[in-house]
Amino acid sequence: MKTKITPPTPRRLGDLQLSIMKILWDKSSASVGEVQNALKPSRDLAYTTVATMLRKMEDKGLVTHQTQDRTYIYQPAVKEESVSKSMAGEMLDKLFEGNVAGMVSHLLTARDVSKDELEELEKLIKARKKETQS
Amino acid sequence: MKTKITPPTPRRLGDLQLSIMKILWDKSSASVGEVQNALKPSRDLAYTTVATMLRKMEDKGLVTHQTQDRTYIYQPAVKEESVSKSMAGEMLDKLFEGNVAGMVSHLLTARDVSKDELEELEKLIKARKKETQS
DNA sequence: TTGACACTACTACCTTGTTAGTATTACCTA
DNA sequence: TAGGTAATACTAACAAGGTAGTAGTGTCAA
Repeated sequence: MKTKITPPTPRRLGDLQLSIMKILWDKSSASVGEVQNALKPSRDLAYTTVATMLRKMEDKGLVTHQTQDRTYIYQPAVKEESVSKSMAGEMLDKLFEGNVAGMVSHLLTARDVSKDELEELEKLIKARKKETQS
Repeated sequence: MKTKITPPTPRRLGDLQLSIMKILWDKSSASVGEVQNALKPSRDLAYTTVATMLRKMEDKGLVTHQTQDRTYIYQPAVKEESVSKSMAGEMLDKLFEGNVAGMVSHLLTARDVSKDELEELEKLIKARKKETQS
């Protein structure tokens, strides 16, 4: 029986939820109106829609809020890293059976990757190899 | 009458749908019962559940079927590559703003990547760099 | 012929993510 | 003090994914 206490694994987020989290990570904290504005113009949502979403996200433990002049100021409650890692890792497992090289291979052929990025990648891998030596 | 001509964008698939697609890609074609068995034991679903799912997936253009002795034999209607690419690409954009190096960096720190894999990655990148030269 | 069996069709229901309208509350201003 | 405004609370509704039961239909063996 899993009692579901704020699961350590920040379960899957929807698109809107992720967009909202990004705004909060970026600004550190924001009111409903600020989030609503930050979502424009790619998403032009009703104020109440954003408020509802934030309340639901708070229920799930993704964000918390403080009151300031009876206005809710929301803050992220999970770290960006942990969300990115868990979502990217899930994708990696589901789509490529955990094979990092396979995934990168796909991305490299599907995307235009700049030379700079390629060099950065090389550096990353070299660094990683060195660590693995030990 | 939904004419829904196979959408070019193999929109997002759920977990079960992806598992089923993997089975079909692997076997080329399979009956409901075969899919059901292939899903075990990680997913022990009722026969009708699998049948329903396959029907829904056919509505969406993900699979097609042929009849053989009044048994439906399902086949994938979208290529694995196209699904992987679109899902991985979506993730890359949503989570890392399209920054491949950033994504790989995350994966490298979050995962144990074998030495062999690292070497493979290096090779991939070298090859890619050469192509970009031209 | 009849019953067991396999398979598809239809329907239903739950959950989660989105979207938003209506109601309520509290504060501020004329 | 009445009215407007801004904010939150509640409720509703839809879509999609997932799950499965029941009904209908056809085949085959005894």
